[in-house]
Parts: sequence; C-alpha cells; structure tokens
Amino acid sequence: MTHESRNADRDAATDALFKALSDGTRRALLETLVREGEQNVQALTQVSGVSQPMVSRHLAKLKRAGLVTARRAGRETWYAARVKGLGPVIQWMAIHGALWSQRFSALEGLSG
Amino acid sequence: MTHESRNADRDAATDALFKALSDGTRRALLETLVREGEQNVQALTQVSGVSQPMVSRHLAKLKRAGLVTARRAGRETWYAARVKGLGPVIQWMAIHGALWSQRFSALEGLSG
DNA sequence: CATATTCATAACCATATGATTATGAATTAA
DNA sequence: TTAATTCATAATCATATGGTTATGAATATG
Repeated sequence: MTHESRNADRDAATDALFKALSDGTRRALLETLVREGEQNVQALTQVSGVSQPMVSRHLAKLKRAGLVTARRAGRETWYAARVKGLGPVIQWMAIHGALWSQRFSALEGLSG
Repeated sequence: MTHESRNADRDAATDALFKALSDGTRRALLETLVREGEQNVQALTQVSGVSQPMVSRHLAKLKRAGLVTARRAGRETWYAARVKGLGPVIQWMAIHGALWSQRFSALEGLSG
C-alpha cells in the first residue's frame, strides 16, 4: 500500500474539490446554477457581484474540480451544475464508515 | 430577509469550514483524530509529515472552524475531532432541498 | 465590411497561505 | 535549580489566490 493510497485525504481530486468549494463567490455561482439551471457567463456575472473575468476564472476552477460543465454555443458559454461532482465530498465524509455515516443520517434532518 | 441570510453560500462560518477542509494536510490530521481519537501535538506531528509549528497552526485553523476541540493538560495539548462541526457542510449540501437530497441518498451507497 | 457582443486570457496588485527555522513560555523531570 | 519536553508564536519566504482593468479572439449583427 502506497503512502498516497493509504492517506485518502491527500487525494488530488478531493483537494481540488474542497478548494473549489472553499470560496464563497464560487459557492454562490454553483448555487445559482443549481437553482436556475444552465446559465451563460453574462447572466452569472450580473448576479455574482464580481467582474466578468473573475467569473470566468471561478467557473474554470469549478470546472476543473468537476462541479460544473461548460457548453460552448456560438459566442456564449453555458455552464451547468454537475451534481455528481460532489461525490468525493460525500465519500470523504463517509470515509470512516459507520462513524460519519451515523452522524450523517442524524444531521440529514437539518435540511428542511 | 438580509443579504447575508439570503445568500447562504457567503456565510462566514461555512466559508471558514470549507477553507479548513480545503487543505490535504488538515484533512489528514482530522482523519487521524477520527481514527485514533484524541491526540497531542507531538503525536500528530509525527504522522503529519510537516513541522510541529505547522501542525499547531493547522490545528488552530481546524479549531477556529469548529472541527476540533483542544484540551490543555500540563504542557500537552490534546486535540479531538468534533463531528458536529461538519454540520454546515451537510447543511450546505442539502441547501436546495430535494435536489441535492435525492442525489445525496443515491450517493450514500458509495460509502461502503 | 464595420461594429457590437460574449467570453477568456494577460498583466498586474494586494493579501492569504503553506512551509520553514528560531525562539520563548510553561510544565515536568533530574 | 537546572535541564528537558511540549507547544505556540514570530520572522521569513515563495507561491497561490481573489480581485481589478486591458486586451484579444470569436461570433453575431447593422
């Protein structure tokens, strides 16, 4: 067993994912995409409170982390949330099996 | 409804939490605490692969985020994982109610 | 063709962050 | 009391990060 595989918390994909989620502006963008569905950069810029280039960069980071998809149509780029991308987060939280899972279920009631 | 409460993704606590989790070394420390239970800095340093001061700083950040507790005993400080601290992450993932929750349940099978 | 729109990238800046070594405070042990 | 242990903090450094404005490439429109 290698050092890498033994220590799942240092997995590169997981790292990228958590890093992508660690910024409020990016989480807000993601939330918008989940709420409103596929959006282009222009629309996301208006709702984001930051400049268009910054939105593009945030979206690029979300894409690299697997949290959004991009679809180019003419001069517009349409971004959409990629729910599956959260898989590693779930997996990380379940990493110790029963321990987290129990709390997990217990806390799921919070969602309402 | 305030701007703050409307935009849950920019909540300061959530931000601190995700930021705390966004570093592999910190996640590894947290994993160790979950697996092995309460540990002092010395023990955590040996398993972390970074210097003792860095471990102290990472632990401080985890503590500020509510993910660990610290108990001073003589010259040693014993840190423990604080499972409840993950609440906001769960909450964030459930933020859009049914949408995430469905995927949530679907993905929970991954944990095995 | 000329102009406007949409987006990404470049250049730049300030600050945050992860890491190190050095140091110092507090506690324990000799 | 002197020495060793444990931990946190300071000083320092390199790099990453979030933000801006400027620019340029591609596409659509007059």
